[in-house]
Amino acid sequence: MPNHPTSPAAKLRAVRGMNDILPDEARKWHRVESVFRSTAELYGYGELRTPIIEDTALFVRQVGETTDVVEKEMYSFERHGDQLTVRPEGTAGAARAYVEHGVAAKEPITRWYYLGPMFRGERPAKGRYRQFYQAGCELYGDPGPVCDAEMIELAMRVLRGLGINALTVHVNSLGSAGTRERYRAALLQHFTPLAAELSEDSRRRLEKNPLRILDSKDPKDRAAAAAAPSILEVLDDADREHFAAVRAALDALHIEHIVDPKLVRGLDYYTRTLFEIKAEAADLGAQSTVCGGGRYDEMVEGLGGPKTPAIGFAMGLERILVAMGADVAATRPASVYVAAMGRPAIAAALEIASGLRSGGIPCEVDARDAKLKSMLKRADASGAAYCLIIGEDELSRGAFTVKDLAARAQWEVARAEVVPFLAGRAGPAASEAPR
RNA sequence: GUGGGUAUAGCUCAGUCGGUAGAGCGCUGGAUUGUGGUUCCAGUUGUCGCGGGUUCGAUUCCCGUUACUCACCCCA
Repeated sequence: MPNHPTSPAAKLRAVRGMNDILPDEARKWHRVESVFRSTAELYGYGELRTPIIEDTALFVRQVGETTDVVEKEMYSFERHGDQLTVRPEGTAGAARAYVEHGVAAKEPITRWYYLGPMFRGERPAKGRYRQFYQAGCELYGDPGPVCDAEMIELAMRVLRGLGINALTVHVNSLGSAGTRERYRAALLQHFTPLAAELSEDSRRRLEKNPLRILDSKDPKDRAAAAAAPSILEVLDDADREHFAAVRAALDALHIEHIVDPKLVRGLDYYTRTLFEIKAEAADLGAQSTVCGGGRYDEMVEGLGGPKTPAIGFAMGLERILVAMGADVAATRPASVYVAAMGRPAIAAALEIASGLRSGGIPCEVDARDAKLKSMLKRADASGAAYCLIIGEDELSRGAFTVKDLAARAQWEVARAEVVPFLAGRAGPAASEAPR
């Protein structure tokens, strides 16, 4: 494969970190998406669709200027004088829509879900791509703590509904804005004298986001991080009470959870409740976080809306697919394969296929005028339940051959009866054959 | 962005201690003039990722590069 863009023989391929999803694979995606949608609807959420492109300022201000996402991962560009960015995450755009449509004034509580591609220019790895898909929920207007726990339950229900059971829930509280500032100051006080012993990455974090030092994997940072003050000690009474109530609600929902005071997330907008769900699937490697979210009580106001508490999460669909494993049953509707031999038969096949489809029966026509043997082979490979054979004999008799591929049985069916005959067997009601 | 590994047929991969390549799957045809999933036979597919170097000769060794992949960073 020549990879020189200047070479005339250079093959065009998908952009680095962006993947094609072929139909067999897409069927698995449909399953994930439909479980997510129906679960979200079960909790009263409605779908929100926002543009994939937003003003760059939205992300810079909401996600945080010094976060890696904003600093080096965004696909930003200028067009007709506008500074635009292809969305790296979904929460900021949803909050923008919430404010823009004055939703706060129309209803006290709003539940939205979204599903779609996000873009971050990171170095690709397993479970991490430059175009990736997230499904998320956002809830506005309820300060919690009960809805915090319920949101985690929703996410867990989606994952379990997809057969992913080896999961751990990690929770933490970042406190409200004041708390976070106090904690930041405390961490600086703790780490600054130790700067010389820290890893290079962590010395950089000291300036940018000292909270991140806490979950560093570098052994050099471990000791210093372990000795650092815990955010839970810095929480004010209201934060502490809120967090305890979230945990109590999780207990009531029978959701086991691990309190992890070192859990911090890379986006600046979080306040109070923070959570991650990790899947234990071995193939996920370092990308085991399948769902992440938290409360962001200040974003709506920051966008010029009324002070409105909010909480949300996002799940990474690629990672969920990996966690589900290879044996995801991709179901295909039972269908009819129409094999026609000879031009007149092909014309008849076309007509009958059209009739089948009008009757809701999926079918495909093999109009290659190939040998029956070869067409039957294709019929098998296609996963069809029936093969409708039309040749000279059938045309002269006015009756077609209907073959049940699995049972190896076949019948002669009068031309006019073919659609009703198959409707009872391969129609929408009977289309659960796993293939 | 940093470090490691990999790159051979449509797919999965073997191989050449340097003499320009194979298997399985798939696909096509036949055994079966119109009956498939098993079997048997035959056929089909490659600029051995790309560029350069060493060499009489490089798919093989060396360097670079690109892509993929794993770890870090970061995050879903």
